[in-house]
Amino acid sequence: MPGHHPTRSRRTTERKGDVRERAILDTCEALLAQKGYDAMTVGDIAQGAGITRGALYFYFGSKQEVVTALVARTVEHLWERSRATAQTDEPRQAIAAAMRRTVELWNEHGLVMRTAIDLSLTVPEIGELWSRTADLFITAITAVLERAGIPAGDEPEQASAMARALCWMIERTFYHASQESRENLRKASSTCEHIWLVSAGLTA
Amino acid sequence: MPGHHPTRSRRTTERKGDVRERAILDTCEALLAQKGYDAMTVGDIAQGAGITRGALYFYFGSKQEVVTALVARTVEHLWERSRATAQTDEPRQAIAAAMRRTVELWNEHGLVMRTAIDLSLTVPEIGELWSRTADLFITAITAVLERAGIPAGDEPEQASAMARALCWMIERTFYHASQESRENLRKASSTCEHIWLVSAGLTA
DNA sequence: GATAAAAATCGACACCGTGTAGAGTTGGCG
DNA sequence: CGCCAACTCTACACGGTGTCGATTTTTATC
Repeated sequence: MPGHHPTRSRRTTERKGDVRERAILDTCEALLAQKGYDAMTVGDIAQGAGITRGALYFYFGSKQEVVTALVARTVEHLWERSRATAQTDEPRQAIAAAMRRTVELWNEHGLVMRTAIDLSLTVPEIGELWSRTADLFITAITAVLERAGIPAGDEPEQASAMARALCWMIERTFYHASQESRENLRKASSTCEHIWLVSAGLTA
Repeated sequence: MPGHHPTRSRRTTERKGDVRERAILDTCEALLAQKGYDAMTVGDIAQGAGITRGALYFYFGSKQEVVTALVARTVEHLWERSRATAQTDEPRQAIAAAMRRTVELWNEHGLVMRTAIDLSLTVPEIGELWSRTADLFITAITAVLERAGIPAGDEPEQASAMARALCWMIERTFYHASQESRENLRKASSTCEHIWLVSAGLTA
């Protein structure tokens, strides 16, 4: 496995391989949308990227590695976006902003996010990636809950545990809604927002 | 594909095939626990059931059909249990009872339920089965919410939509917790119950 | 308990997808 | 020019799936 180890620092000119790698990932994403993970073969990806199977295996060690890289690329984007979001002190605003951002995320990357969730069990690498992403969300939700007056702590009725449950609610609800339509996604978002507000004691 | 069509009505003596079929399903469940869906081969199942691959294909047309049958068997059990549960009028009691039952379900059948969820996307048959099961839960939750005073309807802050979100919250939370420990399952259940209560406006 | 139909079993085979090996090509740089 | 690394390809071995036809066992019926 030569091609790996993305020592892609300190290089101005883009290697041919970098282009190929991106093409592979893009094709993989497209095929994922068309046929789904199982039906998509390595040959399909290679063909879509304009190379042979053999060449693909120069870049990635396996089909799983390809999709792991795709998930990593997307998840990285999520993290950036998360960091870049302005933090509000007022819980109501914070919740509204978070839900707005989440809708955007799922609109843009719903497919890859769903794939990541589906493969979390099978591919440990992806599971790790996704669990880290979830933790980010859970931490953020916890902070909002605490600011709204929910006691901190891990016990069932305290902020951390509630945040975890709310995170899974949002994940699953968006997972399903994003398969249907943008309109459903919007509605689902409203519902989640409402439950989050109520859970934070901001019912008025 | 001769062996199918379970015209198993009106028959006293149990066919040999019925025993085999059960053995196959049992083995499948055991292997699912040991190695997971992907790693489990048709050969493994056959061997575990004491027959050859060829014989197994007499009973089931594919690996997917085997696990679909397993899911169907389990889900049927869930439905029975659902029907058998006494209905309470008092929302608080109803919620507590429902969560207690859900913990039992996941303790007993967590593995197959997780498998069903994982394969819902890939295997349409299983997706259908699980979606019907979820609908059962959603309907039940909706009823409780309405009895607690939440307005009926499909809009984001009305009972039906909230029930759907709460169902996904419970599903996902239990999905994760049931992989860890019974203790976690219990705690997760408490958290979900609390959020359900608050969402129903039963916060006092 | 003989018999014929149905049920069940088996071994061999064809197919397809994965991943590996090794040989060959290209391009930049001393 | 000649080297080295990046890149690409064809060919192959392996393993799992699902199919087929021949064969044996079970079951129902007389």
